[in-house]
Amino acid sequence: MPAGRHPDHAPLELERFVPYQLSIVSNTVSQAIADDYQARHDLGVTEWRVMAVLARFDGLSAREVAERTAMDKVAVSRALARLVAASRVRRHIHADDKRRSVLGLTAAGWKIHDEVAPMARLRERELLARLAPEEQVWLTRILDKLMPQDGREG
Amino acid sequence: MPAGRHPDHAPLELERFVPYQLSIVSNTVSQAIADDYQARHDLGVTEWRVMAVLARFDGLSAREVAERTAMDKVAVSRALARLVAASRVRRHIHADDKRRSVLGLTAAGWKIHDEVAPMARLRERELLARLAPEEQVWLTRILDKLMPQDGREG
DNA sequence: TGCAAATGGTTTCAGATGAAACCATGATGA
DNA sequence: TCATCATGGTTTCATCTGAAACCATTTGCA
Repeated sequence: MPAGRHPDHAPLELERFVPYQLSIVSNTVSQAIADDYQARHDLGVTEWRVMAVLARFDGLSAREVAERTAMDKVAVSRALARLVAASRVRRHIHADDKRRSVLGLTAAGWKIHDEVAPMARLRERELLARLAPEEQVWLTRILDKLMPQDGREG
Repeated sequence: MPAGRHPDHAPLELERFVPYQLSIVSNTVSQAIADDYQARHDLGVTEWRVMAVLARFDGLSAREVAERTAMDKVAVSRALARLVAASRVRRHIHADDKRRSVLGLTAAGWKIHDEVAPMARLRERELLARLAPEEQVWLTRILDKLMPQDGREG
């Protein structure tokens, strides 16, 4: 009988438990990427996600940023505060609705984006390079399926 | 004016970026599982991981638990403090090395384990049920490959 | 021996985080 | 017009977390 000392209790094998594996792999790779730009640009994960979204969609409101980053609005608010303070993001007030903000990257923000984005892509390639080509295709397909589709925001 | 695209800046598409997808999927599923046992047993993720490891390997030290759970020793120390306080884990001092602890589940710990483990497995099956059978096989294979190998064996 | 370095584990401090309360503005309806 | 509710966003509070400092014990070695 394999390594279990308590077969009657059917203990979980953590290292073969998919949610655990996902957590480990995710944390390892995210941390590796974050280490790069945190040191170089004093930029947190949440801040980078906000910047990445604003790079694609100029003029979003904070709420829309939250939707697209799967972060909650508190996290977005704080990330924006830091980004605006560092002049990486500009924030106007919406002309027709004074509650909404209108967000976008500044020149400084774009500069950082253009350094970080290729580096992030490189790390992604390094991760995928550990897989055979067909495995890479399957992983992409599988993650697309597992991603929460409609995404109720909070 | 259309919400701006910036092809010259090659912005990252977050929702197709593998590390981001991993993070979302991992957090979603981990949270779903944790919600179950947190409410029912007042048990945190870190505590559950410690219990799962002790269910398989009786008599580990805190350092060994940290290795096997991929948690740092501070987190393990705190999880153990709560588990011991709740009489879910017993802790002796190692006979030949008074620094080491010798850990194991109590009867109460086993009882909780035997309720939580099947539930966790059920959630894992629910996750995998969203995939075709061959995708399930590929995911398992892929995660095994992506898991950081630490050269130790158990 | 004796003393510095290493190790197991805990505590401290400082930053990150989420839930809920909060504030200002905007929409709704009598 | 006013009262009420909804919405965008920020602040507060309590918890969680990791890095580094810390304590006790063990190991290495002159």
